[in-house]
Amino acid sequence: MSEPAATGSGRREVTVSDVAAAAGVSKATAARALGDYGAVSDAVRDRVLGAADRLGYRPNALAKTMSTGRSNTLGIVVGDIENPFFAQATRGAADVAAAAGFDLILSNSDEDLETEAKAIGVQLAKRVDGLLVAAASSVETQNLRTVIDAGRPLVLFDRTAQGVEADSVIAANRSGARELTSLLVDAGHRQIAFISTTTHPADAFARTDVLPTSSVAERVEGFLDAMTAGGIEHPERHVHLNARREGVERMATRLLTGADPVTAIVASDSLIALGVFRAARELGLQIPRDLSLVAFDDADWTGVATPGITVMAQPIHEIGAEAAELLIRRVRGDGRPPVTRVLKQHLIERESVAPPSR
Amino acid sequence: MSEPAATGSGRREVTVSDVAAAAGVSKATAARALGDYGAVSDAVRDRVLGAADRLGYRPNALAKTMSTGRSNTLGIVVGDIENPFFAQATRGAADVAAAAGFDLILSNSDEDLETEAKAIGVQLAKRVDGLLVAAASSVETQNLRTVIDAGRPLVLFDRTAQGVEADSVIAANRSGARELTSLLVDAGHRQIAFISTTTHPADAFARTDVLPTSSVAERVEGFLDAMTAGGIEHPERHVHLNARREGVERMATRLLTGADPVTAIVASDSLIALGVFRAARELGLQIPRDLSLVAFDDADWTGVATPGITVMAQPIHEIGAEAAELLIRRVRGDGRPPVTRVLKQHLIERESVAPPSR
DNA sequence: AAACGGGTTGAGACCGGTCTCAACATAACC
DNA sequence: GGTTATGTTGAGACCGGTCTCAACCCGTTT
Repeated sequence: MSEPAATGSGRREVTVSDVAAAAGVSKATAARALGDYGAVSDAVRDRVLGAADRLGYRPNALAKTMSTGRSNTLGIVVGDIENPFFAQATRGAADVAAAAGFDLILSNSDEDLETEAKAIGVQLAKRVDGLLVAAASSVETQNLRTVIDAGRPLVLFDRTAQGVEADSVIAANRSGARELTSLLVDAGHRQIAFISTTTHPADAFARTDVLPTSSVAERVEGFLDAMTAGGIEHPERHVHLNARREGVERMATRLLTGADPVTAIVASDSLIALGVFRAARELGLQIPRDLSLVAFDDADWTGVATPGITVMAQPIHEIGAEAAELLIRRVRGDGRPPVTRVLKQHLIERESVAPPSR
Repeated sequence: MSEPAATGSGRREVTVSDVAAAAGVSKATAARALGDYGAVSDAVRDRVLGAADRLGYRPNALAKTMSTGRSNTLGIVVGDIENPFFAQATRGAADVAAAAGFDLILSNSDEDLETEAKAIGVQLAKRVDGLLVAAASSVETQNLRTVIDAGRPLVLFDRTAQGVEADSVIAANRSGARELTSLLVDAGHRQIAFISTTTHPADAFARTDVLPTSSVAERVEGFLDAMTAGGIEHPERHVHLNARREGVERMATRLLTGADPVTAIVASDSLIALGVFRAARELGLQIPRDLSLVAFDDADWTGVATPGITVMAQPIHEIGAEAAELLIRRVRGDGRPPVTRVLKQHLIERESVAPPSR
């Protein structure tokens, strides 16, 4: 009497109706038993669940979303998942999401506004319940407005955005940069370069310029703070952007071999620091004797390189986790005004800072 | 006459019907214009598109999937997105997917069968068109069968699975391990440990044991090949598994300080190598004088650590990309028998190998 | 003038769930 | 015994798209 197990391939999916028919009940009742809602007698429930099992029923989450309007899915848009910073933040968010019963859809923006727009469009089309975004630009915020206009909760992480009514979770970048730079200034350096891959239309950086990435903008502020406090004039000229265009190693080489070479570098992230480190080695320069180097993010290599690199560690995992928590709260209906959470960074001193040799 | 732009929040989504009404055409016609299929006169199309724009229409991808049966979405299940290997493979897959118009849904399995089952269940419920999986186990394959039974194309990457009818993309791990180990044997080492975090029920490893992760199993084979070729007897006793349970650093410390300390270590991945590197430093051992170390994967740090670590680099990006390509081909209806693509690894010799000092 | 053909359009079923509402059975109460 | 409460079930609308099919318009052909 028992039927053969579901076999073959390519055949139609088993639906609630199929299960209902097999169990000899109505579709509504079968749905109640399968979806675990409403009232169903124990006998019927067993019968339905048995039939479902026998037929190999798998619920269709999309159909469910269609009728309930909730997908139990969050979207996350990062610059590049290959970047350890984003990988860690994503993991932090994924864990919180999973614990709360949410799935995660991931997209890369490549830090490009158009790609970001496409990614956000896809996420909205998939009716995510809310969106986590490391905004490609803190200034051009139309992509973010799209999310808000669509009525979807939005939480920004790592970067804020001007005039966008959304929660954000960021690190205390300005004070972090200040502290990091002070280390160099206090060691006696005057020729200190700040390097970032953030794009900037002008060749030179001016104090009033607005940078597209708020986290970098804040680090630049902190850098300038410390430089100014150290009595260094016109510190803006030591800010070097667009490092991706020129190539980090090339830029570092240029700064280290020019007419007025730098004796210390603040790297805006660990990938940049890696480029600088390689360039220095290539040039035969010894850290910290010939060059002092500090950076953001406690990447793997910074601890095992020789010498160890002094870094400002960020609570990356927490940034992602906290952002996901805020988002889930919004999804669940929290209507309080937007908040900005600022997480502390902490200094890990290693051996990459010394007084300048010239 | 012009209406106010779509405003407010929380209101119903704009649907095809709304657009149709605003444009004064039927739902069917509006859908044709919006979905760019079927025949629509230019005049009507303009009218519909104009109305859609005015109302802020955003298509509902779920509804589309419901009626077409296609989601244009691939699922990917990795061990842990924070692991650079998986991050890179994911990126490779994401790029290929995006280029072909597919989105990606990501899940972490934590290398755990139950978590993997849940992840795959979610992906299937979301009706992904196909699934990319780095199987948590190459032996217990019920989770993978679930995918096949559901009639969804499946492509495995990094690891194969016994008796599962699916394409796979892996690296030539056995020959890679052989080459890596030979370096040590040829340098004169006899006490060489192979370390992996792969789980294994027994305390000791026996040649006939089947390991849960095929990539590691193959590396062990290659290791044994080279050890045997080098005339080392009972090389199995040098295979150390379950490193996660004990802790990599702890295990390395134990192996380096025991009664019969090892003089060389083959690390099954870069994370393990990092643990070994740290343990060695902690013990005051110098690489390569006191310990020779080789590993899989050309992680960032292996190039900048002192000394540089000799590694077997894998084409990680390509593994992900190739897997996605195969999957998309399957999704599009390719019915050829399953293939296994084996990608070459290549050796990067640095300074972490020297003859044993004892 | 009738028949034919292509281009356009609309009505309505369908995908697979949820959910409202009414119908009915049975038990509890007065 | 009648009324009310409670539990269980089924019919059918609904979510927002796609798609089939029939109807219609208008120009051509015979």
